[in-house]
Amino acid sequence: MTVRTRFAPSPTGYLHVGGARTALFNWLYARRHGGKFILRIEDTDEKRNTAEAHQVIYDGLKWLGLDWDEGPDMGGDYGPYRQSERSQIYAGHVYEDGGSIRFRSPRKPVVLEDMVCGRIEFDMSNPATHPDMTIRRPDGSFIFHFVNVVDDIEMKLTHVIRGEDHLSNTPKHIELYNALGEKPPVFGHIPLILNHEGKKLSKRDGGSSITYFMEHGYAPEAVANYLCLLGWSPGENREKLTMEEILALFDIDKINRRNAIFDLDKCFWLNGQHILSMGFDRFVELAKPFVEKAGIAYGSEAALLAALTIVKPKVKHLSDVPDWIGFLFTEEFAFDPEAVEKSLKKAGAAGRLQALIAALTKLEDWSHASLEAALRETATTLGVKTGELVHPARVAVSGRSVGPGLYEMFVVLGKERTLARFARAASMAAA
RNA sequence: GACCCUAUCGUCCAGCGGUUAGGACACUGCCCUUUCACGGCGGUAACACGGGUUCGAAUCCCGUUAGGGUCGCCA
Repeated sequence: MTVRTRFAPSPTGYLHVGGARTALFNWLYARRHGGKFILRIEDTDEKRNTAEAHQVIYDGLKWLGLDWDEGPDMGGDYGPYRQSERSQIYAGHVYEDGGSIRFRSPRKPVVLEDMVCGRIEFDMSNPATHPDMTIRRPDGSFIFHFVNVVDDIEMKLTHVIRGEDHLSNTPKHIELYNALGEKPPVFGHIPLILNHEGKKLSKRDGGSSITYFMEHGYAPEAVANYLCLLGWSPGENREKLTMEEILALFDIDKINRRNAIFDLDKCFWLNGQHILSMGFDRFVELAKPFVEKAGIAYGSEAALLAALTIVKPKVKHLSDVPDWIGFLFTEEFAFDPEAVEKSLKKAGAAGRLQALIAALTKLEDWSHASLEAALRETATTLGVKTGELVHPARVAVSGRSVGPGLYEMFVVLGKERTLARFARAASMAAA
C-alpha cells in the first residue's frame, strides 16, 4: 500500500505557521515512506475564496521546500483538487433532497488509535455531548466534516496528520467512514502552536504567517527546521538540522503531545545559524532578491559577490543585506552621528588618519595581511593602540562603527576609494 | 457546562523506575577580538499539587488544580 498524505488548507489569504508545520509533517511522512503528498484546497466557503489566496498557499509551501505530487495546479488521478469543483462527487453520496441533512450517529463507542495520541475511546452515547452533525445545508452545499471525509476516501489517503484541534471531531469522521463502508485512514493529531499568551496563534501575532518569514529575510531551511522542533526532537540534543537530516531522522511516533509556544527569538537564532553554515551560493541565491529589491547599484556581479562574501558571516536576517553592503557601492553613504562623535571627533583623529593615509599610500600589496601589518606598524610608530586607528578608519570608510571586518572592507573598496574616504574623513575629523 | 488532550527551567526539547534532572533560546559574568557578530568557559532558572504502587518515582496509577481543544447550516 502506498502511503498518501495530504495538506488541505482553506484559502484564507495567508499560510499560518501551524498549517505550514502540518504540511511539513505530512510531507515528511510521505517522503520518508516513499509515498505521495497531495495538496487539496478546501474552498467550499466561497466568500473568501480568491486566486490570490490560493497563490499564497502555493508560494508558501514552495518557499519552504515542500513539493506535492497531486494538486489543483498540476492535477493528478484523483482530482479535482479544489472542493469547490467537487459538488457532484459529494452529491453522489446522499439521496434526499430539501432541507438540511444530518447524519444519524450510531451511538456506539468509537475507538481511535492515533499515531501521536495513542488509543482514545469516545463515548458517543450522549446526543447532548455529541449531537448529530449536519452534513448538508438547505442550499445544497456540504459541510466540512462530510466533504473532508469523502475527499480523503476518494483521494485514497492512507494517513491524516492534522492539528489537535481536530481530535474531538475525529470520532464523527470515523462514524462517517463506517457509514460509507470505508476503512478510516491512520490519524495523527499533532499539538498546536500557541502565542506567548498561550492562545492559538492568530493572524495578529508576529510570525504567525509564512509571508512574515519570507519578507523578513529568513532562510526557508531555518524556518522548516524551527517548525520541526516544535513538538519533535531528533534526540541527542540536536537542534540545527538540514532538510536532509530532518528527512532522515523524522519520526511521527516521537512527536510529543504538548502544545508549544512559538518563540520568534529562537527561530531568529536558528536563522543566523543556518546563514552562517550555508554554502556561499545558497547565500547569494537567498540574499540577492533583497539586494535587487532595495535597488542597490552594485555594478558588476563580481563586485556584488565580493561584498556578499565579507558580509555573510555577520548577517542574521537576509533582509538586512542591503543595509550591510550599501556603503560599498556609493560615496553618498550616511555617517552615523554617534560614530562620528566617538571616533572622528576624538582629539588627534585627523592626524592619525593622515598618518594612515601616508602609510597605506606607499603600500603596493593591497591585501588583508599587508594592510593589517601596515596599520599595526603605523600604530606602533605613532605610539597609540591599534584601536585608535581602527575605529576612525572604520567610520571613515563605512560611516558607522559596526560592520564587516576592517581589512575586508579595504580590500573590497580598493586602494583608491579607501584612501579617498580617509581623506574626506580626515577633513571632518578633529585635529 | 459536557467531552477530549496536556502538565520538567520564562520558552522549546531530552529524560521512559535508581541522573549532581541534560541541551538550546532568552537573560547574565568572564575570555577571545579592529567594531558587531561568531566561538569558548561559567551563572541564574524546572519536575503544578495531593494521594497511592514500589526498597526506590520527574518517570506507573488515581484525584485536584491549571492550560489548551471540541461541542456550527466555519474550515
